[in-house]
Amino acid sequence: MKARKHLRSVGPRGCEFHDCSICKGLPQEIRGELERYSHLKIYSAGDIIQSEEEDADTVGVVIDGVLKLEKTLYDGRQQIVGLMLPTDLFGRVFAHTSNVSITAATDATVCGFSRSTFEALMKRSPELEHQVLLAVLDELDVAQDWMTVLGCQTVMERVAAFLLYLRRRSVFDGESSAERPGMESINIPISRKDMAAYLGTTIESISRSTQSLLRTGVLGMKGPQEFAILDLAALLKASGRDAHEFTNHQKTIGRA
Amino acid sequence: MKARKHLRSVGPRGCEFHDCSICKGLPQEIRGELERYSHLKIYSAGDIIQSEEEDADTVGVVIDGVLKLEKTLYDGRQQIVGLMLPTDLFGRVFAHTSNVSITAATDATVCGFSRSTFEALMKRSPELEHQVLLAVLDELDVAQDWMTVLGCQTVMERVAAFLLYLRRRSVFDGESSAERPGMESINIPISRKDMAAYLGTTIESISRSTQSLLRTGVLGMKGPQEFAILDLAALLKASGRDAHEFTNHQKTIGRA
DNA sequence: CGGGCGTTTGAAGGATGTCAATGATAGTGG
DNA sequence: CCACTATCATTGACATCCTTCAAACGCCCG
Repeated sequence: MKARKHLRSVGPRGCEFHDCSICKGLPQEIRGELERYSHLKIYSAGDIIQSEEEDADTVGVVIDGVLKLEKTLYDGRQQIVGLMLPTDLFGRVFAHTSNVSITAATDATVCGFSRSTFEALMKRSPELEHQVLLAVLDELDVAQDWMTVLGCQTVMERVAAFLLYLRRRSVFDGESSAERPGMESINIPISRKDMAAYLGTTIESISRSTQSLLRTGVLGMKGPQEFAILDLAALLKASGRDAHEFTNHQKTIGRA
Repeated sequence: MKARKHLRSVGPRGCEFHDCSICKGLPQEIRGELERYSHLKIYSAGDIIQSEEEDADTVGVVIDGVLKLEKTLYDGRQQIVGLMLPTDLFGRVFAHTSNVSITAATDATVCGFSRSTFEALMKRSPELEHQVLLAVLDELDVAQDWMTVLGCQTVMERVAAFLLYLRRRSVFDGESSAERPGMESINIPISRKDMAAYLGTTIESISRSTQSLLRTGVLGMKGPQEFAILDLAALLKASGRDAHEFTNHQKTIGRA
């Protein structure tokens, strides 16, 4: 796996994420404490950060790369119940078991805390707990949105919705791929297998959908992991959603 | 719709839920404030408590009955993304729009607050905000679990999982239907249509699944809304889940 | 008794999963 | 530098589950 385009340089003094995400707006004192207790960790694609059923003892913020939250049925079927992109908070506070595994879907850099330390900090700082609440609320919104995708949309619609979700996240997270209209591109940071597990379908069905979007001129292909959006309106229509659903929402945590 | 079995008598002085759910363990002072600002509301099945896209200005706790959280696609397809049972906290704090509609799935009694009042209370009481965080974390767990059901389980499995979910909730919420083994019964508090919307399928498919479970002696039928569990082990197996998944979990909010 | 609603049952068609084969790409070791 | 292999993406043929459409059934209530 090649080096990630947007990998930020990481200084020796620890991680510098404390200017973003949950730390925005916290009193300087707490930010300092967070910094003191944080551990910068670098994972390779496939690394297991936390396995299902195992004690959930890690909390963290994604700095770079993608983590997948996955549930596995006893017979091996797997469903990805969440993707953690840069700035997302992961880990299950206030519970010993989370029932989801956390795995690096790509090479990833995270700023981690031990859960007990983080919880102690939250206890001391209601402001921090507030930020965590906002983050969890955002995650819940995304989960409910995805339940709708899984529950009542076709595979084609799911693929389109997924691409638009990636687009929205990359735009707002500042990976601005805002080139001239018609040549906007979407980078798919995860494998087809993970995509299938997230979309509740198979790699074959995904392939058929994407190829259909290519044939109809909605998308262009720059590589298996990168598509060009040739016809955004058509992609929106293919997603079966209202257009503004993919443009309005912003994470509450970013503006609260 | 006939009167609900477990409808609690509601005194004229307001709602008495303040001994349960999010209020457990709060300082007396805050509980008093909650009581002061709460409004007891009684809804009939079908009443809309909050429509999609509308400003989310209500927060509350379900006292009795069932609320459904629903998302609607522009072409009319609907997905229920959550069922709120007694003790559940509903409403979207810290956001003006929630993008889900909240409807009474049955006749229901709730203890409601205006969102702004509730948020002000949370600001004054970190303990309250902590309880809300625990409630939202629970909701997220349920949502992620349901994503797995929708994403990679058959209709039969979904039906079985749903019945087991209802069973778990009614046991732990104290509606003890713990009669002698083999005659335990499950009350389905919502219509087949809502069940289909929650399970991401159709009423016809649900009917076929339930009828199949009846024919194979796993379930008995006491009425369209009430089944008897004749073979719990078989039902667990039909759900495609591990047995302990439906017996272990308890809401964190209950014990935190 | 009759109409309306919710549920069940049946038949047919479609979307998607499964299985298998081919093609593309990258990394490895000779 | 190049074959070799492993992995991933694509494509095709087929099977299956599920939805859709339609009709019958039961039940409550007027």
